[in-house]
Amino acid sequence: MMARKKVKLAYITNDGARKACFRKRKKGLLKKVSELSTLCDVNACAIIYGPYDTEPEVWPSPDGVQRVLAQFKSMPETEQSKKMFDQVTYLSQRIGKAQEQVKNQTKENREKDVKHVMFQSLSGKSLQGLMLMDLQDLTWTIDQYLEQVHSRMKNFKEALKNENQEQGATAAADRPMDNVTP
Amino acid sequence: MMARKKVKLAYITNDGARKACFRKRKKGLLKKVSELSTLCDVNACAIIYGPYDTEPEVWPSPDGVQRVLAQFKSMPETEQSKKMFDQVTYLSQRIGKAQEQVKNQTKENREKDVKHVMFQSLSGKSLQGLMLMDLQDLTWTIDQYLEQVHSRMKNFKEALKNENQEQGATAAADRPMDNVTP
DNA sequence: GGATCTATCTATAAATC
DNA sequence: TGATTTATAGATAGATC
Repeated sequence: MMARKKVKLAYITNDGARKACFRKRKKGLLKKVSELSTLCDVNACAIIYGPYDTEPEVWPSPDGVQRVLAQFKSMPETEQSKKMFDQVTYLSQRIGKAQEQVKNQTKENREKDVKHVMFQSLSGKSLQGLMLMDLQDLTWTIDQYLEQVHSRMKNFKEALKNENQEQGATAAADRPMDNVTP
Repeated sequence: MMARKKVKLAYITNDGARKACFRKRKKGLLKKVSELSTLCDVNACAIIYGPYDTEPEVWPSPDGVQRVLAQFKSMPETEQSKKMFDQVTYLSQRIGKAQEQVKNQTKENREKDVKHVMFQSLSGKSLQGLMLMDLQDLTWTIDQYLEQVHSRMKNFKEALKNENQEQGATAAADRPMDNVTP
């Protein structure tokens, strides 16, 4: 990362030189983040708070950072239900519980992670940071997942239908089922 | 930021190339952060949770993130349901809802995290945070979940088969299904 | 799909303004 | 000091294994 001379990677004792270096590299870093974001479609933003500036340097812009936040609020909603049957309530509750656990775990982990990061940064004299996040991927994954589920449901339904036809019964899938003990 | 050819700064559509690019640049970015920190005595840390890697890239220490992954993998299993029967459509809807919840929760968590980080940075003298959604973890969770669903379907199928064999075609008629209001 | 290898492009240390 | 210039170290796109 030098020119004219190969600089050894160590604290720059000269105040002026250090500050100059910081300015240049901060700029370079922000550029890199911006490039990564563009090239790989990673929704990112960065904040660099150095000991030399009075206010933090951000990318893409103060507003851009807000825009990142805004994106979170505008995510697609899923549709809704039609008919349902008794036994299923139990299952749905199960599912709900499982998801709840996942939810809580995720939240907890995230909180811990952030605290860790915060602690690290606050324990030093200065600090600098960068924040990246990706929404698109989450959305995509969920969509993929839903597709899979629907596909499986469909297959299952077909299979059931065939099965019942073979046995001469009215389609079980269309009919009631046994009670379930939760 | 190229070699061999001057790449235009735009989204890389080729999946492989984009991934490769991400890997390289992520590495470069982390190195830059590390250098800035050393040269200018800036207390910095970085976490990159990218959609392409199985584990997050961190600097300076991998401990923080590894802990998160460890926690994720030791997530509690949901209990096995016994017998259950369902109306396939209903189940699929419930799943959709559950997923929606997860989505919303995630969104909310993210929002909170980001706000927290932002607030800290804007109000304090120091602050720094970097955060990227980890797709792998979400995928893992979803896979676990899908497995459960699949297993339940299988059980249901088995149960139905037995039922039809034992009771014949008319059996289902005496076990009406209750409608349920979601 | 990742690791390695260049040829090139980019970032930047030092000089200069 | 900060901006500009310049020569060189470093990053990396594309190729290859």
